[in-house]
Amino acid sequence: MALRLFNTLSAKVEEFQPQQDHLVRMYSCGPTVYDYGHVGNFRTFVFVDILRRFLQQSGYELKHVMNITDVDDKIIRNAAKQGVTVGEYTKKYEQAFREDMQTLSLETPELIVRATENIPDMAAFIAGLEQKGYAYRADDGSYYFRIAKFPEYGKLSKKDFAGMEVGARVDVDEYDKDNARDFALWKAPKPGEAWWDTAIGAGRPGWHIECSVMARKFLGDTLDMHLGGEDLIFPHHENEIAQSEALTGKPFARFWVHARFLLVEGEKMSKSLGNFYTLRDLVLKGHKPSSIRYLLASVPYRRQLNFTFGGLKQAASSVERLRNFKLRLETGHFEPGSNPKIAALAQTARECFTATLADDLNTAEALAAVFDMVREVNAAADAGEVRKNDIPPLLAVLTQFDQIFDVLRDTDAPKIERILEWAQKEGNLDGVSNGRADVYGTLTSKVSDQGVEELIAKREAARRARDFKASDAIRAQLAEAGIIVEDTKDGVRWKRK
RNA sequence: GGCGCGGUACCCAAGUGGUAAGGGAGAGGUCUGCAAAACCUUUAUACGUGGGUUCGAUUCCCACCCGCGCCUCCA
Repeated sequence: MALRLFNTLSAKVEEFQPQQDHLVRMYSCGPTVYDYGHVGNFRTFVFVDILRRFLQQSGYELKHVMNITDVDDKIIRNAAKQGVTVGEYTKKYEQAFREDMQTLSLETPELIVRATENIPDMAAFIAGLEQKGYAYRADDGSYYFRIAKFPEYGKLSKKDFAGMEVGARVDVDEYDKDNARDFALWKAPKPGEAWWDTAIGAGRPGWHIECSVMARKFLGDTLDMHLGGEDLIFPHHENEIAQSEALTGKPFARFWVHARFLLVEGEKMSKSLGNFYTLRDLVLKGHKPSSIRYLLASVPYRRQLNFTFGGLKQAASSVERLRNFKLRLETGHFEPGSNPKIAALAQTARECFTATLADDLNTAEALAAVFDMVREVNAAADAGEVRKNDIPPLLAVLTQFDQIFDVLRDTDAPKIERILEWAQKEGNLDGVSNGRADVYGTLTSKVSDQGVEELIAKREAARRARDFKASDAIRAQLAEAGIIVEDTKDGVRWKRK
């Protein structure tokens, strides 16, 4: 089924087809590594991840490039404040970002590229623009893009700059720009700032040039899709289009897809409102990475997602329900044979799941398709209508689901542990809420699977002897270690909290 | 001010010109030694407010109210 996506450029939902058979060349704007990533950042990255995974599930091969912006005003300022070089400063946050990607089970793009490692290419790109008259050099050695020469400027963000008069609104400190809207391609060095010596002179790149240059270098003149958060539409992506199309004369990207901003507790996330959370903050408050990923993925990317702590708890319950269902299929006892009714349920779920995702990545409806199956199969299993041969197709649906959502495999514990270690090292445990105790409880238990099995065997013996006092004591002991014991009609099963 | 998006039950959140998915939570029940898990039943005379179009609107149009985004580097 063909994927339909909302293309910001056309402002319509369009059917996506790559230029070349089954290869998708995509570029997504990665982080500026000046601090730890926050939930808002990750809403966008989770969207990109879901899209990546669905494309792959649909049979496409990906060549996905993501940039790391490792030089900009904020980085230069913060590095200077700490008295370290830009490289030293960004290394730490790039590493942190990569760890955060793992925490959220985000797939690694085929290529991650750093701005600072492609400076000569940027200089050459700017020189090319200057040659064609799209760029000019200011007195101080900075380069600007001449917007007046690119009539299509504004086509992505739907802004009309036609009435803008050249020089009309130039600020006094921007005297060397021809037009106030002209944006910097290259910034001349300032005292104490990082700079590079290049063919077009000394300085550092402007914000937009890195993406135009690296996208072209690694993916070619025309991308299949270019992704990012909605705030990047203007000016970032608009400027990328101007730079790239001015130079190559070809469309820069066929699809522009943007994720909507989220709200936190119903309000815009901001430090002043006190609702600003990094991924690490949330984990330290006792929320599992799988809950966070689920919540971020469960609302379609073009909807304003209201990220709340209540929602996080709900997400945890939803994930738990799915994991329980999987456990039931894997550990339950079913009579031999097969039931066509169950096969039909699996088939319907499979088809709906794909169809809803293909419809502009409607993750909410895709989840509904899976939950419909869960409910109906659970009911059928209770009625003894599920047979052994029905299990593989049902598990196949869950596999298909998890290829996209990736929350069924329980990998939370080691991730939480890593963040706790980091927090202890950084002395960041102050202000961590009660959730911490739970997290610690789970992690410090460290009971081996074998140890659990032994205790459960002991408990079973006690239960058979109808010594419920003893068996309940063992269950409580396990619970303290973060192990949940469940007595099903098919026998005992256990899981880690 | 300009442009754009949204307001659906206790919470999160789909969707449709013909009378409302899914998840969570709550209540009652089944199962269980007890729990847990699971299942069943139940919880929106109605989709921000007021008009209009229509045989019929939550779904289309207009106005208003509220929230959100972009309009100089915030995903």
